[in-house]
Amino acid sequence: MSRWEPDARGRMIRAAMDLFAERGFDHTTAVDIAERAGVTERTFFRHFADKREVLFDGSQALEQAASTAILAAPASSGPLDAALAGVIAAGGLLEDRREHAVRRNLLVEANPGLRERELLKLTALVDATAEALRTRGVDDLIAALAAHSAVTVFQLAFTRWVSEERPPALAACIADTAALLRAL
Amino acid sequence: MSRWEPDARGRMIRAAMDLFAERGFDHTTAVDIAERAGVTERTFFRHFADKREVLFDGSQALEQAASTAILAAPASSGPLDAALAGVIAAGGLLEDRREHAVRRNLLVEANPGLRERELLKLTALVDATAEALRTRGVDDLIAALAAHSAVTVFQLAFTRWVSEERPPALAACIADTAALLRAL
DNA sequence: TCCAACATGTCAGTGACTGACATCGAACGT
DNA sequence: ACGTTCGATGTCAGTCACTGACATGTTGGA
Repeated sequence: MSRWEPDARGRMIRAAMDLFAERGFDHTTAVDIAERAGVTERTFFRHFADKREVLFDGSQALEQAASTAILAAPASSGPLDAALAGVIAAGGLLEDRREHAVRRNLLVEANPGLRERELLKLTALVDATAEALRTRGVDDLIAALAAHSAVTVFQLAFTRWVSEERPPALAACIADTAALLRAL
Repeated sequence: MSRWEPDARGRMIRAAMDLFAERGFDHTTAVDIAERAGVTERTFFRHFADKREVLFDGSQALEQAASTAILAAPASSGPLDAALAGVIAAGGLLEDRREHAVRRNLLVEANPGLRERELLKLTALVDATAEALRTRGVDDLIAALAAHSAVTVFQLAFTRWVSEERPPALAACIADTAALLRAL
């Protein structure tokens, strides 16, 4: 318990996922996670605001990817197209890690508290998307509507992507779902 | 402390809203709420699953209203129209209690945890809406998309309704927002 | 070599929430 | 009137998430 192990954070995340899978989220204490990761409970809470956060480490990156993609979208794109480009870019970060996404999704779906936290993260993605649209000069309300729509598409496409046995690429799922939305 | 006071639940809700307004959610303990309501902490947690729930008592009624309205919508209505009829009906429950809605909204917006819980309630509204649409024979994915869209409209319209000084009726706000959505 | 920043450990404390058990008043049948 | 049963509540002890304050050890320069 002394040298600076370089990946304490990563170890905690893995320890948490393993323990949640073994005993379930509720029957895993923060101390359990910390111990398996070789750190103290206090250290755990220095890295993660609360026990749930350990499962949502990459969410910030999704927002970042969406934001930059939206700002980089051609000026000719309308709000919805730009927003969709954003969530497609976000999806790109998951594209080659489906196994991990599936496992993680099982854990989240199994616990109401984790689902609640996931909604918060999706809302953060909505906010980042809307903010990027506004930067492009889109009206506030339109930006909010487009952002919500795009993230909804992302959400439904993601659910299909992790549920089917041999699904198409996430980007394709998003495109399919987006097409349905436009037909509403 | 003995007779069966008929409205212990209502007293706790009011006590909680008052205390949250006075000291803020974080600086109000469950014991504080219980004491002001004249009950025990244990009784508080028998009525509400957790401290946050005390602010979301009517949410079930919204889902119920939306569901019945959707099932009662004319058969000629498309999925989106039916879903919108649902959230308009849900909004009808709030129409004549704007003051209360505004106060409550201030409390919720002031606390991340409460916002998180609100997202869960909105998702419950989405689920109820989608379920009602499916009962009408709407395809699963279409139902989900329409439900998400309608609740998004509800959400944005509600925000405007509680933010403006002398806003139109909530139903009108919803109609306005819905028009913008269709124009996307 | 000394210092400063940083990641961590230690410890004590608050408060949310739960399970088990006791009580008490009201409704009900006799 | 009386005993019973049931539902709402009180009591108590306990677990666990999370926090603040302080001490320690390690690292990378000035």
